[in-house]
Order: sequence, then structure tokens, then C-alpha cells
Amino acid sequence: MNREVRVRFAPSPTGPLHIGGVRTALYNYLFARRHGGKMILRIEDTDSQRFVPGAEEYIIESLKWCGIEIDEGVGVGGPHAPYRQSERREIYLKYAKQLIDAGWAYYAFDTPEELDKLRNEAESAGKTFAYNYEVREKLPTSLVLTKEEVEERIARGDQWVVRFKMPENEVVKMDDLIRGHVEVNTSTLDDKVLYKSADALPTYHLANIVDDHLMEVSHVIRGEEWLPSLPLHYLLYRAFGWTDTQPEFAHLPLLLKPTGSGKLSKRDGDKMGFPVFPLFWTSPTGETSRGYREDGYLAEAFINMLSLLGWNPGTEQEIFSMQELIDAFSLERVSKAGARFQPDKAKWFNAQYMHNLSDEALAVYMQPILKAHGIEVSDAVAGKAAGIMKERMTLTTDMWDLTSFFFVAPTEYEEKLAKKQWKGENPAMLAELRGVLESIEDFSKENTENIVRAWIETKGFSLGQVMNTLRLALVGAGKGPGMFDVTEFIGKAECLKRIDTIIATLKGDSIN
RNA sequence: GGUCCGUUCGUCUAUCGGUUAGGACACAAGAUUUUCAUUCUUGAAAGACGAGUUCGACUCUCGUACGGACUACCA
Repeated sequence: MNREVRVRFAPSPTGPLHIGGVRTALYNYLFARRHGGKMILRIEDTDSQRFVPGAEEYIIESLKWCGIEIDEGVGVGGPHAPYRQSERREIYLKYAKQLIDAGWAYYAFDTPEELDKLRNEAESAGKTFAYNYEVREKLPTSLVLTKEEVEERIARGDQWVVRFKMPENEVVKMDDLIRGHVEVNTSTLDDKVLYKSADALPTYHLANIVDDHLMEVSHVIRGEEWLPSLPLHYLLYRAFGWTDTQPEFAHLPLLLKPTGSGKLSKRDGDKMGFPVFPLFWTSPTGETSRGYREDGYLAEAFINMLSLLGWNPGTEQEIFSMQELIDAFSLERVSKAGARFQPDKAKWFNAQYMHNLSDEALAVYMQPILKAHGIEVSDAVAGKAAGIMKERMTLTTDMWDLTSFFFVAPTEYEEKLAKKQWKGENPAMLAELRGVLESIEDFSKENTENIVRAWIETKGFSLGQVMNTLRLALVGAGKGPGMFDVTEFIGKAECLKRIDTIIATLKGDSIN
């Protein structure tokens, strides 16, 4: 069967999008683009209890930042609109009833409280309660009540749910694009709720199958946590008579904690100092979570890093643009085992991308930082400063520390360096160097360097002695690029001024 | 507990029966250097365990152990 590739990313707006979710979205997107298909964004807000205001907007902004484009869905519309399940609520009841009529589902009238009680009883008896073939005919369901009783209960406003009538002792044979063939006996499964009258909404299982069918989804690429419900989903397709257009499934390995056991959570990030969300987030209760974007990561690096967590191209290439990822991606090369998230590697990827940025691109990140420090310069100047220092950058948040001396004269001198350099003949030497610098017409990096080096040679100073003393004067600390990058950038007047300042501040004498 | 999935250096991974088991991050040493970095070179570092199939197994099968997910009127 050769049909159009249509995939969907279907998050639930219960909070900020976790990086595991971003990776799922990414793989869906790569797969869609690789096969010339469509990427759908569907919002699965069928749990009115857990709905969080702002989460949907957050998801959309996150995908946009990541460069994951949506072809169809919430925010962009499309032929199967609406794409928000809460706006499709009237669709689902019809399908639930269709299943009941066909004998694949039934009404159940027990309350959540009654079920909790049954669970507790079973637990204290050392057993696990399962709502399945063994108990469904002992409970108030349409399987045992008469048609009149059922209608009467519904009419008088009793709460009810529709449950799937899981067949007994049947082996469901499934195929997963990543995991291969999987078989499960239905007797180990329970009768899942498909629809709840309390809020007139379907549960995930029903909504998911109905919408994937209606939206003509060809491939379901989702997290491994869904593998246990795959048999139910297979059975639902069969119950609806949709097996011929049933999508193919691919269950992605989970993202695990950097250390210890379990899947990656927000707590891990807080504890170990890395974000687990793409963007900064403030919950309605005021709780905040850091994000990759605000922590100084480039979207391209973030995506590159995520792409390789659970997938690899089979070559030794590690740096990939989005287009290269699209060209190289295949589900066959997704690994089966969960991948531990590695914060260090995320930083390494970001550093690689920072090192390769042009001055123009750097200026884009640099300007807001400069403005925040009250500095107004052209993009060219901002880009040049960042460009000189980019080899040392890991995150965009490093930029100010690395370049501030280009824009601001030192107000104090690092003690360790001052102690080491501001002694002996150095203060006098610097005063003499000031004269040399003052006499230079062409203050370009190369020319200044030639002249100063020649002077050093004739005077018999050591290069380190002169340069480090000059560094103390111009930068104030043991950091920065080559000194002639600094002299050229800040210019002659500023150089002389900073030398005058240090001589006036630390006095012309040595301080040891 | 039950069901399902998984298991190669500390971590991410390559290997699709025959390799000195390769790469990357992190780590260590060295080189370069006017500071700090960058960069380069080198090093240490792995097939969970036990059976079987086979001339030959990291690779196939089974078992064990360990890890994970699921087990809601949540997704």
C-alpha cells in the first residue's frame, strides 16, 4: 500500500512540552519531510481536569523555535479542522455508540468511588483488580442490565462510561516499525474506558483512533509508553472496520535520567542544573521552569543534539542541519533501548554551533545582550566583538563575560594578575609602551603587533611580561583574546586612556 | 504482583555470523599559546550472565539477572 505519508504530533496541553515530546515531534517531522508527507498538530485536550492554560501556546511556540513546521492542525487549520479534540467532542459519541451497537463496547454505570473500593478490596486480598471479562458481568453494565434499565438510568442522569469489551483469550499480532513483531493475549488486558458521560468527552484511546482515522494518518510515531495500549488500538481499528487503512506504528525509546533510573523529569533538570523544556515556562501557579532557549542554546544545536538521542545515521557524522537530518532520517535506524540524556553533550553541540556562526549571525544574539548593558553599537561592531571570541563560547549567555572588555574599561583589576604583573619594572615599562602606542598611526592589529614586537625585542623584554601587563591594563583580568585584537577593537584613544587609568589607580610603582 | 519492551566503553552509539569491536561526549596525559579558551596528538575505557545452534556468535534461539514502560472515568 502506497499512500500519502501523514503523521501527527498530538500533545496534551497539561504543561510545558518536555524535551522527550520535542524529540517525538522532531522524528514525526523528519519522517514527514523525508517522505514528502504532511505534519499535523493535534491538541489532545480530552482531560478537562488536567488542562493547563497557556500550555497549548507554549507547545506551538516551542515547535516554532525548534524549526518544526506544522502543515496542518491547531494554529494553521486544514481540511480536517478542528484539530483540538475538545472542539470535536460531538464526533466521538457517535463512534462510541457504533461500537456498542456492534457488540464491541458497553455502558458501565459503576462510579469511580465504587471502583476504588473494588481495587482496594482486591489489593488487601493480595490481588490486582482488573475490569475485564471476569468481572464485567457482575457489575452494573449494559451487558447484564435490560435495555429498558439502561435507558432509564441514562434518562435519569446517572453517570456512565463506555467501555471496550476486550475479547477473551485471543492473541493480537502486531507489527511495530521499530520493535518488530509483538504478540499479546487479550486475556491480560482490561476493558478500557472509551467515553465518559461526566464531561461528554472520549478518553485518549477512542479519540486517538477516531481522529487518526478521520485525519487519514498513515504513521503513528509516539513514545514507548504507548506500546502497552497498542493491542487495544489494533482491536479498535478492527472493531470499527478500519483495518485496511490502519496506520503503521513506531514506538520510540524513552529519554532517561542522566544518572539513576527512570525517565527524565523536571526534577532531574532542577537538581543537576539543566533544562528539560525548550522554552522558559511560568505555570499558572507561578512556578517557573528554565528553558534551553533562555539558557543560551541555539535552536539548531538543540535539535541536532535531540535528533541523535535514540537515532543515528549509521555514519560518523554528528553535526546535522535540519535539512541534513531530513535527508538522513529513517525509522529503521531508531534504537530500541532508552537513551540517557546527557547535559554535557548538549553543551558540546551548542559550542560547535557557536564556533561556526558568522559575525552577522552572532550580532543577532549579541545585540540584546549589549542593549541590556546599555551599550548601543552597530551590528557590525557587535558581530565583530562576538566573532573574535566565539571560539570560547559555549552558550549565548557566555557572550557578555567574554566580550565586555571590548565595550567597558576595567573598573578594577583582578588581584592575582595584578600581583603577578604590577611589579618590578613593569609599571615603568607600560608607561613607555604607552608612548610607543601613541606614536602608531595605523592602529590595525597587524601593524600594531609588528611595531610592538619590534620594540619588545630591542628593549629585551619578554613577550609574556609585556602582553600580560598590557592585558591587565586593557582587560583588567586574565582573559580575552590576543592583545592586538583588543587594541585594534577599542582603538588608540581608548588604549591610552586605559593605560593612564591603571597607572593612576595602582600608581606608577610596583605593589609587591 | 501481572503484561509488554529492552541490555556493546561512565554516557550516546557503530557492528545487520568471521573486525586489533569503530566514532563522539566526559575523563587523563602531552603539544600549541601573551592570559583564558580553542585546536591537535595520545591514552584509559565495553559486548550482563548461562546454555544452545554453528566451522565460527556481540550478532540467531532459550533461560536467568538487571533496567524500563504500562497496569486511572490521564495522556
